[in-house]
Amino acid sequence: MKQYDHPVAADFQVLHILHALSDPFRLSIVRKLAQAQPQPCGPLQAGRPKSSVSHHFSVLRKAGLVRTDVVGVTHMNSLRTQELDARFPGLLATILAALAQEEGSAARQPGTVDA
Amino acid sequence: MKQYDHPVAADFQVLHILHALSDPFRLSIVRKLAQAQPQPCGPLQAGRPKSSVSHHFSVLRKAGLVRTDVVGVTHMNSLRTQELDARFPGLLATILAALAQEEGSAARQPGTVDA
DNA sequence: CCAATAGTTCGATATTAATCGAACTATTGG
DNA sequence: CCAATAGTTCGATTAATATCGAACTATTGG
Repeated sequence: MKQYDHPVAADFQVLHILHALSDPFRLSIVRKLAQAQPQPCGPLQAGRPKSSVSHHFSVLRKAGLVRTDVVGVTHMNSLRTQELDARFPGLLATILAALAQEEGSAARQPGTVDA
Repeated sequence: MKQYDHPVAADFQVLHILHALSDPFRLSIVRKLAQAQPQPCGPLQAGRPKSSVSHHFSVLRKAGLVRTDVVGVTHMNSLRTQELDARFPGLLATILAALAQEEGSAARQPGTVDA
């Protein structure tokens, strides 16, 4: 039952968090986790090879954004919402809100038809 | 009187903003601008060659974080606070608050003496 | 114990981004 | 108009990241 090392909240760094979120794939993982939690890596891999997915999860874990719990044969990922919010109030929520805002305005563009 | 191209607020993208802020030097520029505005590039270059500074300012401009106004022989930089906040409410403020929080807790570490 | 599943680690390659010097541009002061 | 100032642009180098396949590890079901 080997588990992962996760940094404690006191060691979170804004720069690491921003860097972790500066990659489109990692940002999409965080967005999806915000909608359904926890989730194994599988449904989040979006066609990428497992080694790539694993790398990105590792970056997210080291930044303190994601906690991974080994449960049986799958690794369950969740956002470290409470700890993140205690350390940097509103940071994650505001970024997620900005993403939602962006998505909303993109969908409203004329010329972008859905189905 | 050649001025710069700046993206309009509707074109700001969260990913670009996060990417722009994921570099330590650029983050330090933003932090300093938040404290004193506007400022020319000079006092912000922190020993780096001008070409490097120029590159980083260009990234910040393209992400919509910074506006550069050519006034005489200097380029005055400021944060696009209002536009940013209209597009992504609270985003910049929350990130700046997180940085202040981090700085505060670092200063309070035992073992970190100031002068 | 074996096969299957889920993910990690390793090593190599490719892509992206930062760094720096040198030459260039625009503006002002004299 | 000339010299000085403040930045930009260009091109080359280097450093940092992402990507991917292959081999490896841990856990469960049969």
